[in-house]
Amino acid sequence: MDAYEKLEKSRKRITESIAQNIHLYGLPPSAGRQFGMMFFENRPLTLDDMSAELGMSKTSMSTSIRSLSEAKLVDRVWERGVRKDLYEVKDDWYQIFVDMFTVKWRRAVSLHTAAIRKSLAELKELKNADDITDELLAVIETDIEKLLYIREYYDWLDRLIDAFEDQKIFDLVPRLEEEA
Amino acid sequence: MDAYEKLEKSRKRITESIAQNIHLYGLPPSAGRQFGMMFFENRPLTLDDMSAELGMSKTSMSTSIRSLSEAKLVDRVWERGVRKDLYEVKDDWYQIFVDMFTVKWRRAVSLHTAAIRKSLAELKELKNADDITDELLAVIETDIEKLLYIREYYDWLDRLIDAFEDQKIFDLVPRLEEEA
DNA sequence: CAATACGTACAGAAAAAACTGTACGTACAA
DNA sequence: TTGTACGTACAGTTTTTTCTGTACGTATTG
Repeated sequence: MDAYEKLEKSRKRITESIAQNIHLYGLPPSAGRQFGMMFFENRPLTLDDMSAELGMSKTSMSTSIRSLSEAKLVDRVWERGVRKDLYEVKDDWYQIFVDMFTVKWRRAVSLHTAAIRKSLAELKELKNADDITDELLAVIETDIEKLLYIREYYDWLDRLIDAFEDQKIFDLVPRLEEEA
Repeated sequence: MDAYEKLEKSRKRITESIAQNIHLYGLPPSAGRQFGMMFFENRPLTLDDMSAELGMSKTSMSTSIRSLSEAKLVDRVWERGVRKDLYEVKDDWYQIFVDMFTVKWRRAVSLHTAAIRKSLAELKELKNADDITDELLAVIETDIEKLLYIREYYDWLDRLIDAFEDQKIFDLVPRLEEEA
């Protein structure tokens, strides 16, 4: 194995590790390979570059680069005289984590909160209907309690997301590691 | 639509909302429905209960309840005289979030860190080999820099996980919401 | 001890997700 | 204006994941 192959092997290990864990960002392994490959390239790449490098169709590259963009793991960059779209990985991995966390959970909180609001309104109305047995009323009130609890939880989660978004998380857990 | 149907509709909305978002916990929608259904039941359920309630096979219930257990969303409980396994949802959603976060990310950090350690060792050895061109040496050193950076990032992530695990996150983002 | 009830391993079926090739719309170039 | 280069929508294919039914091992009951 020559030096170049050894370098490739070293890179491949990291890339595969990313590929196997990128599901935490809601992305498939191939997007992880794409990201990993781009991470080691020291220049912006076109879709054709990626296609050649990974041996996958340009269509796939287009689809997954969009996923990577939406998850804020890569940026589109411009170079004068180049017509093709160019992409490069973001270099601040701390911020990548924060953005991913924010994007994914904010969306979930928003959906859940809307569902809770609707159901809570329905239950409160139902509680005052006049064809309700005592037994059913008890169930309705239990459900309302449950929804109030999870609404409180989602409020906490929303504030947690705020703490990431406005960088307060770095007060609790500073970026700089202790010097040994 | 009678009162009972309205109640069901209200529950269904919440359950579906959970089902559509539980991929954030690495679980399929059906596990979310299972969790949602269990959340509204006010008693521990057997696999047969769940199977009947969701109209799915007992085998599926067995598989997904294990996933829910491993993700620490449900607990197995015991009742004297009952031979079947009984499960109920955990009632502390804050802790559920913290546990999920901890379990999933700790695993990822561990895998990444191991990969980085190996590749870094290889590259450092390669750097000292004597059949290396200057050009290749520069690439190797760039790669080493990159790996040192992401190692630092994973150290931060590990400390972030610690902050969740030992509840320090609740100092930064308190559980109690402000009274309006 | 035999009989029954239970959970789950495993193989195959069904469903969902990822990937590819073609075709098309848009923008820039000549 | 026509021609060319590019990204992506879309339909079909392949791969992966999820779900089911059967069969088996274990534990409890009679």
